[in-house]
Amino acid sequence: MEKMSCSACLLKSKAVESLAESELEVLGQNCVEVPFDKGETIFKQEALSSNIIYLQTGLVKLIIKGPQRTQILRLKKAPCYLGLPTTVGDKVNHYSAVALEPSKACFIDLGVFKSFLRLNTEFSYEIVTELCKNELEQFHRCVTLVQNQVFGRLATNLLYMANSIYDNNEYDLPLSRNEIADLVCTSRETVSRLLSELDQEGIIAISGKHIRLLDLKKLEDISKNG
DNA sequence: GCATTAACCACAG
DNA sequence: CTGTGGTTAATGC
Repeated sequence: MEKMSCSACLLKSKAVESLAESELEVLGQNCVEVPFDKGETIFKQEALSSNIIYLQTGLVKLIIKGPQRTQILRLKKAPCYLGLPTTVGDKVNHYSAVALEPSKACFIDLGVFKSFLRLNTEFSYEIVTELCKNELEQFHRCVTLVQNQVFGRLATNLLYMANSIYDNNEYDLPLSRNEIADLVCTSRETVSRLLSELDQEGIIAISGKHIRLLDLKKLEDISKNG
C-alpha cells in the first residue's frame, strides 16, 4: 500500500487537525483515499462496516430501506464524516451512502479511529460536536417531515439545498423527482406538480434540474406554514 | 354535504 | 425519467 501522510492533506477535518504529528502518521498508514463516481455506493445497508469514512469532496445521500419504500435520510456535503453512528454504534450498516456527484472519501481503520477517541480529548470533542450538530439537525428535519404538509416540506428542502449545500439561490438539483419524493416523503407525481405550481406562481423558476429560487420570502413562508 | 390534500393509476413524451 | 389528467380516500369546516 502506498504510504500516505495525512499531515499534508488540505482537507483535514477539525478533529484530525487536533492530532499530533505522530498520530497523523499512524492515520496515514491506516487510511486510504477512494474516488467515487456519481451514483456509486460508498457503503451499503446490511453490510459489515469496519471503516470510518470521511467525505473529502462531493455530495452524498444517506438512504434507508423503510417498510414501504426507500427513504432519503438526508444529504451530506463534504467535508464531513459518513456513517459514524452506524459504524461505531453497530457492526452492520443501518443505511447506505450513495454519491450524488463525483466524490472522494477516506476510509479509516476503525481501531485506529477508536484509539484516537480514547487518547486524544480534543479529537473526541470535535467528533462529539459534529455528532451533536447532526442530531439536532435530524430532530428538526423529523418535525418538519411529520408536521408540515407537502408544500412546506418541499419548500424547506429547496431552501436547505440553496443555503446549506450550494450557498446559492440558483443551482442544479442533485436529485431526480423520484428522489426528491423520497427526501420529502411524498410521491414523485406530487413533486412534479408542486414544482410546476411554484414555477407558475413565480416563486421559483425551474427547467429540468436547474432551479432558481425567486421569491425567498414566500418560500420561507411556505416552508414554515405550508 | 362540500372543499382540500395528496396518493395511486394510466398514459404520453 | 417527467408531466398531467382522472379517480379516490381521508380529513376538516
